[in-house]
Amino acid sequence: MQRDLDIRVAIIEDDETIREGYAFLIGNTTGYKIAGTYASFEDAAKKIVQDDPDVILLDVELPGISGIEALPKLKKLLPDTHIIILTVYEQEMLIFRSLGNGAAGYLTKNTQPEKIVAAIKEVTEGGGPMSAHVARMVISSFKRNESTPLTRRETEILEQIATGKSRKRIADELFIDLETVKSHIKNIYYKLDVHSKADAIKAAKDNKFI
Amino acid sequence: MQRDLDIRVAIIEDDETIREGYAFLIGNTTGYKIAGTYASFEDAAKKIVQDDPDVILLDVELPGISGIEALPKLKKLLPDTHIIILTVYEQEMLIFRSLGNGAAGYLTKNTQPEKIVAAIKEVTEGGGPMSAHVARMVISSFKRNESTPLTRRETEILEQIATGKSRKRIADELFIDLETVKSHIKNIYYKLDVHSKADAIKAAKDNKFI
DNA sequence: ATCATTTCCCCCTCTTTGGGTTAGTGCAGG
DNA sequence: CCTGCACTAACCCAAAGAGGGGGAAATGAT
Repeated sequence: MQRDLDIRVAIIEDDETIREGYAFLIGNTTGYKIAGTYASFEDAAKKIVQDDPDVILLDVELPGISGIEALPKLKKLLPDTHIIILTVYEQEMLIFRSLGNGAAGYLTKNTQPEKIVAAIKEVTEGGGPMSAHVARMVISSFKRNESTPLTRRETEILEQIATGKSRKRIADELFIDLETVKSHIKNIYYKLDVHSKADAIKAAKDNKFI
Repeated sequence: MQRDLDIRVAIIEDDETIREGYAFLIGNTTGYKIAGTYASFEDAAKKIVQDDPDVILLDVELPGISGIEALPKLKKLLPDTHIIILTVYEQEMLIFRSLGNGAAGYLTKNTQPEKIVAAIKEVTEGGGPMSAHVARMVISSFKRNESTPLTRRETEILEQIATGKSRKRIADELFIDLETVKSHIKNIYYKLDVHSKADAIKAAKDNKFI
């Protein structure tokens, strides 16, 4: 058996039963090897660099430094290691913050064992494993609201405003007069029932018009 | 066999060989039924409402109206139908536009047949199937650049600026003086080597500082 | 032919922006 | 201990922009 080619997996999880359960599962699968298991980030910080894992399974609700806070620190210690979040929570905020902080995947703990093992392989091959429901939430975050009250031009102009451009600059880039841009903005404000740039951007983003 | 409980699948794909291949594959899988196959959106538009599919497999590069343009139109015709994009392309722009236009999943054509069948089931259960590489790109789009030249406060203020708020309003909300906000902005502009709000926002977004 | 959209024009006030420069405080690393 | 860095705040200035009031013509789809 080529132990050198095994995928080295580390687990950071405070619940001993779960931690040992995953370790047993992964350690007994051909092609995988447990590089280390830790009950907290503080615990992991001391040894994880020497243990040199290829993939880390990270719980978000850790005692002390949380998994999300630990993410950028782990990435700094091990820049080439892929980190998969493994948690019971499916909250949008948690998911997006995790992915924003450098997670390569996001699985819920009810994921079947064989899928977890597959996910570990997937990240090493450049994939981004996600539980079905998580994937749907991530996709939904891209979705525009198809029933916008704004016309195409209005939407276009509001998008430009959201990039911080001045009305004059928008006018120049769209090859229309400044007065036209002002007219559109007046209509946008009226439709969204707002009276400022910031409120219009917020209203539009909340409703996914832009 | 309970034909009524089968998942009804429609395929919109101009290449006849591929279209019939998928139709054969899906039609011969227990629990699935082909509701209709079409060579173009124009073709589909006439009959797809009567055919009433639960899931549509949609090719992006169709003759005439492209798959991406077809997406919102299909959603309008069949609001409760899940649409999975099936294409050879893995371009970021194509992926994000597809998801933004209402796709529930994005698979590449080299996906194994059994995974395509599984993806069809997944969308009906609220999932968001994606090919591994696509998922990674989607996740990467959330990722912040950890090596930002900006300090925490500067990043925070730049984020506020990106929402369209005025300096005065930012100052009030952060409980600091307007002059302090101005100082931070001057430092942000210097660090990013820009001389305007719009350029700062663009530079920061391009580099994923915000 | 009509309606929504897009375009353009005038008026007005007040706020905001960008730039230059200096400087106090507090905190962490060498 | 001392040097940087981050955060805070202050003063100066001219120019540009934002927001709101009114109206009106051209374009375009269906």
